[in-house]
Amino acid sequence: MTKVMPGPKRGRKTLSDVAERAGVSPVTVSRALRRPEMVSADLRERVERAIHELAYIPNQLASALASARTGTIGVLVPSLTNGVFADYLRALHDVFLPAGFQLLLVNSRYLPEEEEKGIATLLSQHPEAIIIAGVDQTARSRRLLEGAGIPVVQTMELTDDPLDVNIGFSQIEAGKAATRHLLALGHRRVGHIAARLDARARRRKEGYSNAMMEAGFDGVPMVATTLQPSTVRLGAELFSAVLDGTPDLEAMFCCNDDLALGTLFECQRRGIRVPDDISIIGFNDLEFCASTFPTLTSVATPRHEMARRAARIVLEIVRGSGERPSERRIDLGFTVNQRQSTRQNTNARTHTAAIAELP
Amino acid sequence: MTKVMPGPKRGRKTLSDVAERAGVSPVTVSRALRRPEMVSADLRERVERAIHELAYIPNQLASALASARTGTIGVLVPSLTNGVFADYLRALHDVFLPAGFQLLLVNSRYLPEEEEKGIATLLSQHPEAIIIAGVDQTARSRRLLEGAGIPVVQTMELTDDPLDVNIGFSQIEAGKAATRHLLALGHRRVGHIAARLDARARRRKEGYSNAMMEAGFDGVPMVATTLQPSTVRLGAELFSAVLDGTPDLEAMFCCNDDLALGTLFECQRRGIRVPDDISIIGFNDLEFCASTFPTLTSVATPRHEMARRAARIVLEIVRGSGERPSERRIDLGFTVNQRQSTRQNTNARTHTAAIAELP
DNA sequence: CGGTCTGATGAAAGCGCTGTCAACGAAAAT
DNA sequence: ATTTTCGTTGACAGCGCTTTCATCAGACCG
Repeated sequence: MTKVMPGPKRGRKTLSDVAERAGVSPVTVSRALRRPEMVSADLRERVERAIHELAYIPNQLASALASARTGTIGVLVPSLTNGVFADYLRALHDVFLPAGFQLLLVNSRYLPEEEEKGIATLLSQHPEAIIIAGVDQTARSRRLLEGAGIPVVQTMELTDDPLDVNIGFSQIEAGKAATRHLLALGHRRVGHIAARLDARARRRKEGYSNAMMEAGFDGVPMVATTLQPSTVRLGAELFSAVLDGTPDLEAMFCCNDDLALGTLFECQRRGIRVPDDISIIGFNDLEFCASTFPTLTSVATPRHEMARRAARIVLEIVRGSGERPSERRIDLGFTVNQRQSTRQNTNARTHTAAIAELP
Repeated sequence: MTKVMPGPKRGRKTLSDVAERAGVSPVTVSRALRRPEMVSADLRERVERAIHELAYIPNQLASALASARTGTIGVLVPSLTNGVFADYLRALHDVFLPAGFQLLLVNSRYLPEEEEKGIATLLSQHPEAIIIAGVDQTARSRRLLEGAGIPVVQTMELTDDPLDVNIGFSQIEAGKAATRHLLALGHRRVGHIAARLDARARRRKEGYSNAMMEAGFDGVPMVATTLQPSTVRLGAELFSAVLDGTPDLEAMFCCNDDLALGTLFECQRRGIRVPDDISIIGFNDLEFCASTFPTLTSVATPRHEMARRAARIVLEIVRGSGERPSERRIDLGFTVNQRQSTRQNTNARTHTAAIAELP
């Protein structure tokens, strides 16, 4: 007879302990817990009392191993500090917890290798689905996810080649829209700053470049970027860098709201009036945008809705027949929320005539 | 012969599949994975090849069940969107992931009942330790945690009656220090605003009240609070409320930096000069405080250090002999970071003489 | 009143892995 | 050359639960 050493968690109450105390078989306890309607009221009550008396907590691991259902959802995000993902995570939490699912969270820190490792770690815990931010997984990541045989939802942006389900909006179009908003207000010298420069930031920048080229601006460098994580301080620094190169700057498209906030404060510091001297548009429309002075125009991204939709679709598939929604690629769009920080360029400029040419 | 139905995860490769392919026994595969040094180079290589060819991912659930080690750490926080907890979580992540541990995250949303449920959920997954923000657990929560037989670290503040290990700082003292900072600058009409009003916010407010009483101010209502979650907008609103009641307000202690930011913008909106007309101090010293205009004085809280220490202590206990650190209660203190938003009260006031009385 | 059906309960097997111990051959010690 | 030791490998049991199938009492029926 082999005796297993008492490990860290040995000694905790088990189903059998409860069964013994209630004077029933372990199966009955299991049923009283999972399918109470299958157990007579009398026994159910005895079992419940025993559970309470022993302060019994079921071992979810054993349950998962036996039933092949873990009740967990794997979630991958590139950042925990970025306000966008915080909102997104909260929305996921808010749908999954009431539904009885636990989130397994992995932070890839914007590194593809960490994402790969994170996926492997998640899969080893057998989540019932995976929700992953972004569409730029490595080949190995894709192979792992495809081989897992569980629903996978890619969020935050759109791809033509989704792994499974894809919910998001076009980062390029959003970047373009932000830039066009400024151009349409009569601004010509429109700068752009971006930090972190992950795939999504890069696509927004691409949208900016496209819009600028369409407007006849090409090659004029009014852009500053950094690979460092985005902060308010960097917003001020990057803005300063652009301003140094283009003192007659008229407007700024900031890759996210933190940078926009930093830009706004740097303007205040330098005595540049917003929007009189310079218009500023941010990205994501975080809560504070509506409360700054002046209030910040920003591109509102559907992060709550992306999370909620992703969560609901996953629940549908996992609980239901396993069928996917009719469309595998859901575009949730975005909105430019105009506020006080952007307005019509009233300064006389030589090239205002060019406005009419805009699409 | 009982045939188990093919569940969602059935059909995935198992240890035995790898063993068969490599021509060894399952135990050898297990060892090649967990204790490679126990397996000869030859077999190890064969096993590794088989693993690679089959794209085998170990079933962490089965491993955990058999070994009584899950490699997971339970983490409870009251909020995911609050910048403080985002930083804190990142710091936890940064220590635990390289150490081979996975975080199980539960958001209690500042609700004791959700915290209770969250603890039960966590325990059912058998984490090897639990790190929980706050010290105000319900009686049932305490019982559950104590009965779990795993290390528990309470963070973010201090208690005289720790469940196990306690790492934090005194919220009351920090609130007092913020208030005294303003009083010491010669301000007398010092207001306070707070949102959410969770236990910690309440203690900071208590610190404020204590300091005000010590300075001879009692009963003068220069406080506005709300139960709503803290936002920048609320900062502006609460500040406005205080200002309406006390037009000659000289300084503001904001319960957190978001409120301080809202207060700052509201001052700008109203043409109130900071710090000339009103001094502002925030709480937590989030990143943006150093980059606003004027820069924001704030009480820097050791959220990174709390997380890192908690994580290291847990690792020590879990990996080592299971022994607790010598002190069960670790005070990490706080710092008042003075910046441009607070300065000496230069307006002539009748009660400036009282400053000398301050401790 | 015997037979069938129904619902509640239990027995047994097994989910995929690891801990323990036994077995074995080769190297080291005598 | 023989014994001891050591390092590898495998057999076996079992972690705590759920699934399946058998059992059995009572309800129902002609």
